Amino acid sequence: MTRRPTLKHIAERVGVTVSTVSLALRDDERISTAMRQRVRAAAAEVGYIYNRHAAGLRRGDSGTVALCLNDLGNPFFTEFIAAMEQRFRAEERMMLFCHAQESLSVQADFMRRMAEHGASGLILIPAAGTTQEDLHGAKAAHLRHLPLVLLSRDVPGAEVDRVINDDACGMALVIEHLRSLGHQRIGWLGGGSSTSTAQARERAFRAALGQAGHPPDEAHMHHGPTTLAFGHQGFETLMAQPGPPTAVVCFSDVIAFGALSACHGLGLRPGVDVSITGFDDMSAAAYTTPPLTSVRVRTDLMGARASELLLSRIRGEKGAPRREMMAPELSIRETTGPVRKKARASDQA
Amino acid sequence: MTRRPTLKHIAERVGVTVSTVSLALRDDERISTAMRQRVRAAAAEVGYIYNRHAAGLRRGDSGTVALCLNDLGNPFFTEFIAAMEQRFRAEERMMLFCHAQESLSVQADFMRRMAEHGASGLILIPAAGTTQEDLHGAKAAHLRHLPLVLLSRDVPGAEVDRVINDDACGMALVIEHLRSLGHQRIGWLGGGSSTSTAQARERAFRAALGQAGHPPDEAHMHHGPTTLAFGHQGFETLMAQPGPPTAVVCFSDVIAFGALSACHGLGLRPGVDVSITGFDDMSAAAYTTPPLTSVRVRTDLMGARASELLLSRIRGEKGAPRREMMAPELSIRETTGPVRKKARASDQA
DNA sequence: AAACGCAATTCAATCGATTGAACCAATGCG
DNA sequence: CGCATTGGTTCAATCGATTGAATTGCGTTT
Repeated sequence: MTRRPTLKHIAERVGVTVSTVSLALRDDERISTAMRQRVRAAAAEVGYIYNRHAAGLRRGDSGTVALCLNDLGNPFFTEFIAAMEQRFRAEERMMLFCHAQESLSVQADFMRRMAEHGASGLILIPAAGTTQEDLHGAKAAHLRHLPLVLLSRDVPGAEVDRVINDDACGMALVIEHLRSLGHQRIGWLGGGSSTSTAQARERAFRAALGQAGHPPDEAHMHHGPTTLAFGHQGFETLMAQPGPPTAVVCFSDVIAFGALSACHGLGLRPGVDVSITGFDDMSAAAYTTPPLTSVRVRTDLMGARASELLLSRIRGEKGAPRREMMAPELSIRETTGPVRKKARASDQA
Repeated sequence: MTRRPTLKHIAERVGVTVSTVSLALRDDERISTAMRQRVRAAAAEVGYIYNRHAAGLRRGDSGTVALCLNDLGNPFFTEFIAAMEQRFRAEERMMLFCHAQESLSVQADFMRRMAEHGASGLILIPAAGTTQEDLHGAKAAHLRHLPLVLLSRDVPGAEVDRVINDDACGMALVIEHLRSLGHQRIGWLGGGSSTSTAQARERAFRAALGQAGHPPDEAHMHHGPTTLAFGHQGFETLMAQPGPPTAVVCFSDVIAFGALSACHGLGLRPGVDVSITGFDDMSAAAYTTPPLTSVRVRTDLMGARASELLLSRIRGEKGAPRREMMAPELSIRETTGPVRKKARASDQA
């Protein structure tokens, strides 16, 4: 455990200068092949460890790309990662994550740190409550030097590139589907107002119902965190209302999973006695009992697009911030079905 | 977008030297309070960004801690993160992740990179197939300078600290439970041999069955990847056997979720017609239909312990590598029940 | 008034890799 | 043989922050 070896150690061993060693290790064609091999061998012998601080200081860029997200426990968000990683790996860039857990201060710390580090760019799924001040304000001066792309969630008024899902469109598909099945008393479950996603989906929900002439009953609107527990408890609460909804639209799949479990607990058959819809269509949605009708959000395409956008900015591309909306599709499975006029729960056995 | 400001810019603005600025920004008590404020103000004015490369070069340590894991899509692994993050945050250390996706080369790249970066320590959930060579071999010389703790999965023969679940114990609990319900034909689903976890659980499964005098029928052992899709398809395969098992032990919860969905698809009632068990007891296990009997792995305790262990090594604690086993518990829910002697599937409706 | 103590600030070396320019030798060409 | 070329290596400055030692200024003590 001596001090870690440096170029100098290699240089002494080989009998050349550090310049030669530096160039050799990076396969600069100015150095003869024979020398490159000798240097490599010596480097291996002494157990050389490249010092990124030194290199980064001299060169300025660390070549890494950062991703900040907020809910690693929700597989929906981790779905974004795969597509992006692949793309960045192809560019020899390492991707580093931060799990901010919806904490603005953790998020801010991370962004600052990445700037201090000379990261090449940053993809941000902003924490709930992120404002444009957080991105452009005086305390965010470091972001002026750091290409930034928002993913999945929007920050109103922010002047940055962003790739988001067209939630209004997705929600319209859901409502259209439910109405075609005859549903009129439609409940809402989940989503506070803290993320752009929650706001957009709820706004679209209200709009679509209003347009159809059956604005939602406020007693059937139940807000809460994106957790299985809330989905479960929230569904029970909704169904305990007098004149309960015949269909429940969940803000996200995670909530729908919780709702589904509660539904079975109440002895109701999803898709028969009550319809339930999710949103995100994460892979688990196809494996619930019964499989969940949900809105397919193209995390793969969105991740890929965000990567491209960031890379183009890193390459120095100028121009006004882009706002890309991805169109979702409806995955109709078995938790939705025609309205039943009859009573529930007690009509079997 | 000019060149980013440095201490020198601040120094010139305030009319002092960079030394003063450096000390002032770090609240060194050698600098007067008045000066500290002037420096801070100037730093804010010019939009100063701390240069970690420069600082790291001089100081040697970057203060970060790295975590490498392999399946972000499986919420089980993300459960480890919360406990650890909290602990490191308390020590003012930032934690950086890598998603290696079971790729040994990505994992190796990351570890090397973190070493090059002067990370203080590394927690590794080793990729399937990681050998002690990967940790101690010649190509891993950089790891000699980097405190390392293995989490969740073991690497046989490796001389490092590790915190793992007592899978043998957990599996024994499962078998004991199933046998007490009268099951004898017990099937196995999932887990190749590529991780220590898979090996340990399967070995314990075989041992426990053997001890009870009913060694497993090899036709009821079905191996495959830890995905919902495999769990689904694999369960169907198992049940299609002549004389199918009355209980299916799944390598992990994710597989059990898939199995559960297939089970319903076949018209079988989990916990009544067939028993199904998971392993990990991630939070979603309580919300399946019906709720899943599983082995509770204490990811919270394990994460916390791994953090402590790593921090103590970072502090310079010497001593032989520790091997800590965490005891699991059995969460009995509703997917397990007494054996049914009668036929299945067709005895309702 | 000289000497001393103390606080505040500055000096100057340092961390290790990078890179354009300079240098040197051997070869090619006229 | 002299001069230019080119391939291979070295020179030396540089990136920006850190820090132990040295210095400065100023009030206090004797």
